[in-house]
Amino acid sequence: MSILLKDIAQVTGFSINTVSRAMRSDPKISAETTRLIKEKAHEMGYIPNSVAASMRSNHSKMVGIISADSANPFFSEVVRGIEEAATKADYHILLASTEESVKKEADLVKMFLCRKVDGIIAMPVFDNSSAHLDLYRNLKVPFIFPGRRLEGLVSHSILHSDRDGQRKVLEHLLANGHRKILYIAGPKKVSNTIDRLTGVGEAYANNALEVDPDYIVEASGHIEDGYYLTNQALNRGLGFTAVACFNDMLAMGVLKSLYENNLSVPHDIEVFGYDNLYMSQFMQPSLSTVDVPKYRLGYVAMETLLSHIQDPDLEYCTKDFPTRLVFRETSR
Amino acid sequence: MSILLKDIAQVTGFSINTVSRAMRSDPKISAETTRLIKEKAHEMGYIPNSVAASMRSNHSKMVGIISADSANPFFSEVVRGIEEAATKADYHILLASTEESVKKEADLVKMFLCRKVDGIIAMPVFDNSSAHLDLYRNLKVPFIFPGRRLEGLVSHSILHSDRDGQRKVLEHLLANGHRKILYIAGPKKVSNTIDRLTGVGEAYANNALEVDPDYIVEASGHIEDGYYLTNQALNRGLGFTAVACFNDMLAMGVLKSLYENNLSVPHDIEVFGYDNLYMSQFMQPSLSTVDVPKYRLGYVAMETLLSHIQDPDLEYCTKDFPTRLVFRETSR
DNA sequence: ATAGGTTAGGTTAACGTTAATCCAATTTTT
DNA sequence: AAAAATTGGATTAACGTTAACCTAACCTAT
Repeated sequence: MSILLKDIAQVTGFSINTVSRAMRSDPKISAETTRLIKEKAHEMGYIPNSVAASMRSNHSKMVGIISADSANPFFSEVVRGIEEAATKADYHILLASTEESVKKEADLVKMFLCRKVDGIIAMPVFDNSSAHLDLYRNLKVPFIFPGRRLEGLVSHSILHSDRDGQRKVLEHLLANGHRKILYIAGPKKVSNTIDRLTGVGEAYANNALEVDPDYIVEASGHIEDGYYLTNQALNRGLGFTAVACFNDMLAMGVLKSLYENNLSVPHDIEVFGYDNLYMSQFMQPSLSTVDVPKYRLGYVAMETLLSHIQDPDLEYCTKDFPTRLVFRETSR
Repeated sequence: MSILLKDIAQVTGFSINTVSRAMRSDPKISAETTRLIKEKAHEMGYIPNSVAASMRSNHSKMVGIISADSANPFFSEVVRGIEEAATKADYHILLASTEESVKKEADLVKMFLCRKVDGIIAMPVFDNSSAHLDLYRNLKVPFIFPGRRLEGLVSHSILHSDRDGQRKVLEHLLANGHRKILYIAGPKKVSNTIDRLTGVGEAYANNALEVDPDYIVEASGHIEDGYYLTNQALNRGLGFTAVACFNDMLAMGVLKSLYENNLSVPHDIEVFGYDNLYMSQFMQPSLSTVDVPKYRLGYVAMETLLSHIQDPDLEYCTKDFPTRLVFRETSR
């Protein structure tokens, strides 16, 4: 029914193999022949069958992407970077989100393997069970973790100094005299939560202070959590004078709650997010936050992955991007 | 190197074909044999090769998704619906965004065809050139357009009464006495822009009023446009008392600009978005908007697509979901 | 002039799975 | 009890492409 290499071979008089090579611009085929074949192929409306190609050649030019949370624009930005680097190298992307479910993550890895991807880029759930780690340890294709890490596989990560970034936020707040700082942490099943929490601890320690567990609350990382947890903290009468959040989405919810409770930001309460989403500058008031090079993270992740696909013996080596505090209207 | 059906056949003593069928739970194979084979397969760490399966069976259990704008959570919601319906039917998704580029859209369709997807769900750019329409007209796999339409192919669309929704917004504003309403339209290359603009016209006509082109401005649909275009309108001294936007992201930018210009919402100026993004209720002030059943749109799109994959002779038939005005703090 | 290399292409055999056929044994129907 | 249907499985070929190997003609260096 549809046009095959065979048909082009018949029409042009070349062998099916020559046609195949011409279509792939193999230098073994003369420029003139290649031009002629490609022209005819186009004319006949040939659509290459990548499935058959993958089957024979044992590579698919596809990379599986395991994103974490489709509701957070953070990941869209990372994926944009991944996609751009992929397109540039003539690779394509198989994209899906785990919504932070370990099971879904495992299913996705398996699915990608079935589909014969050439590599995997994942933002994995921070689950250090051996079952989960084995999922990656046993992987026969290259893999990279942008923005996240997994115990024992850090060399596969491209990070962004989470600990540092969060420490700087808390140090700023402590330097501004705050002593009652509400910290809305992310879910424990995300490595960034752990690392940022460590940063929080460091900041207190550097100021010879102790962390008061009452002021650390855990969230799933979605916008509504910021809202409800702030309301809750207010109702508990915590009396905080600053809020630092695990991410910008949470901070957006926090701002909403504070406004509704007639608290002025940053006058009564300073607020910090984390991620520097594009939209954060348009929040009301515009959000102070920690910049994370999202797009670059994705771009470099894909570049790195591609280099490992090209040379399977290449050593893995953790990369770490610096963070930067962004001061806007929610801080003083 | 890796385990194949052949290996399982050897170990269990069954033919390779029997193993293949057992793995697919073919009823021709006895329950006991199936159980035995599957158990052995699992034990041996068998990973099915979907590429080989697709090649032979001529279907991939994969559907290509062409999303439009990765920066807008609207599409993430639609895709979530698509994905959930797909997972339920044991289908997988190949996802990519056009960022509203016709060329990228065409490339994606071709890529999906090469990869032998069983169907395509696209949010196409509204380009009515015959080249673009032919892209779909010549398609040999089923395709559905959720939330958008293309000239001559409306039967493939699952819509949400754009015209109606936008008319209701403008009628509400006109009923509230507004006569100078700034309308921030979307890009012309999106069918929703056209349809919502029609709705705007209808509302004015129903009130025996004329549309003043000075009050209609065009945007790309991103958050910053709302901000800059509002500033610009203010600087032009337009003197509007309400703003209706093509989408919620624009409205977010609008709110920011109005706040910075010391205009009180909704007291001085009423604002309406469109889409009812999840985050819109957390904007400051919370955004009045038009609800669009995003998740459902995606879910139904996939269900519909699957029914067309199952029965290629099934007639296409436009679906249309009703819209609903959502009144929050930016309206009176 | 001849060995060796290069150029441009042809031949053949996979890649791992599933569809199409076929078959023997058992069960059911008449 | 014979015919027909069903069950459970085996055999064989094919899906469309690319890799590996081969070859004939021409070129180059010694």
